[in-house]
Amino acid sequence: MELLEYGEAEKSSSSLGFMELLSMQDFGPSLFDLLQGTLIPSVQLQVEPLPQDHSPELFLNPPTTPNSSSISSESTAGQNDEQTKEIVDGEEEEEEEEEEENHKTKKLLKPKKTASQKRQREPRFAFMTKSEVDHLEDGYRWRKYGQKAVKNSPFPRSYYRCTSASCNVKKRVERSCNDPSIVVTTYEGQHTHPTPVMPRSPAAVHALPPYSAFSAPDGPSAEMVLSHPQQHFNFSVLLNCGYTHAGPTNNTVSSGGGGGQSLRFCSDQSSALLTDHGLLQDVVPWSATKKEE
DNA sequence: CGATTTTGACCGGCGC
DNA sequence: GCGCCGGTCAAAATCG
Repeated sequence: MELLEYGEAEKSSSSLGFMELLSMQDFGPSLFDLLQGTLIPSVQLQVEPLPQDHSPELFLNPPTTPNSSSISSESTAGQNDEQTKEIVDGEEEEEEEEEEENHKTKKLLKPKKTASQKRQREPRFAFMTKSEVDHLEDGYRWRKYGQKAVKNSPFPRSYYRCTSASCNVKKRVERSCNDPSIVVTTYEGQHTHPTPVMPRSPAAVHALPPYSAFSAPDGPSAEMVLSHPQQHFNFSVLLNCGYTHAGPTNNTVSSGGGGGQSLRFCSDQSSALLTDHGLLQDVVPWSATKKEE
């Protein structure tokens, strides 16, 4: 269960991914133990309101050790907070159908997208992993729908979409230009379904996206900071969410004022937050079925 | 043969 | 208004 050693895990098998790590009841000690015990000496998970064009290296913390990796969370929802419109899961599905129609009609090219209906930004969660493979297995099935060269980076960025019918989770995978061994994976959206496929072998699980543990807080943006100073573990997440969660979840809200509300939590609160928000609901099965690592 | 990947074209947002 | 760039589409190619 190497959080960082995707590459290693890739070869050696027997690894738990983010999902599994995060699928634990919460960000309790176990996770931190895992992290500090065998994995990341220092994990930085941070999301900031970024300009649309943010290169991954912005988050990159050059590993201080071969095994270290950084986790970053990002979001660009802030760029269009006023468009936080009301795309919740249900509506997304409708929109999907609608889009399908558009697709069928070929290139009508989404006339439905008016200024007021600008594409809703899903909460995004990026993390960096050291891996030799670009596309890390995370338990879900993805279909690649695009690849683009990225400015300021010699490495292309790949775009994947969850193959599940009503699930429009996307992810982007790119390599850091600073450190080609680091893969930056950005998840966008939340899976609306349980993990479709259990890895046939432990080796199949290299990275289980942590984003699911940070489902949309109640607000355009949220920041979570989990820290265990005494363990030299610093885990911070900042989520920017372009939509409001279906459920009322403002028990931990503390508007951050300024450009976009930001929620900041400390480690103890974070687990509560995660729990309260049912953030791990979709990974529970993992937890339940979690085998030894 | 269905699912997935590749790849060039297209669109929209944004900065100048 | 124009060009750049990120993101997406969809036909063709490839794979299992």
